[in-house]
Amino acid sequence: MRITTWNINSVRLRLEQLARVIEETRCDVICLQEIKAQNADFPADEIAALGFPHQLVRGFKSYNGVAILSRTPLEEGDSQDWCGKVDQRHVVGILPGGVELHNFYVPAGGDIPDPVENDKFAHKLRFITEMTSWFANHKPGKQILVGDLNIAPREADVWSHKQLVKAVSHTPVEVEHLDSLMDVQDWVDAVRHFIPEPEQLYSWWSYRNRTWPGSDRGRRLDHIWVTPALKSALLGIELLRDARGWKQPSDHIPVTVEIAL
DNA sequence: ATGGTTGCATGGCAA
Repeated sequence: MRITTWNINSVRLRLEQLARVIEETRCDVICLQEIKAQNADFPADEIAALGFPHQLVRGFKSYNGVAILSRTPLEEGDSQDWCGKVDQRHVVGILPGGVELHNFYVPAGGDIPDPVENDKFAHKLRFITEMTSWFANHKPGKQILVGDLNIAPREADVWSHKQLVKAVSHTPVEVEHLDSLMDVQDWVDAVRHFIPEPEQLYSWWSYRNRTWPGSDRGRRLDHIWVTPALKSALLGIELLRDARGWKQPSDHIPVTVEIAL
């Protein structure tokens, strides 16, 4: 099975690019973040026509919103609200064999990396802490966690560790929070399992840098993790880097895992 | 140090 995660940054605006992602990744399941549409406005029929009639959609007006799209039937799992907000940042699908697929859109956290000065940064840290507590009490065995986690944890996950160490997405306090979340289930970073450091890897390039791909100032914000019970099932990983250079691109690229389920 | 772009929705806000 091939599972793709992609922050699409508006599903309505990028249906053509979604079709191309499906074609080029040859995925069976695709997890989207930032669909930026309410359920009533979600292009369900168009996506069904692309071969993905089975859809778990948690939409939201203007912002956020996540979805899991599948070629084959899947049930919704225990999708959660976080930090007391109904802002649609999590959806769970149950794959064949009872494997839980968690799709997350973690808050970006604003510009100032200080939880006292910046409520958005406090929300981001609290969100990761709540995830950690929740997964500490939820260990069914075979789980996959994907999504835009909005944190690039390792030095080789950013274009310049030195220049970004005080930038939201790469600060030590965010990395500590993410490491605690990883430790609670001994999650395996599937991307780094196949492409270890020190190879530089990115999944996001800001729209504000128009020189892509020349300067290559990227960050690896999009992740695929599996629990130890699935580590031996991992078959491969692909980052569709070319997608950042398409016409009217998302600022994120799709990341795909192939796994024997 | 600053400003740079995009999407939603139509004024700023969020990223």
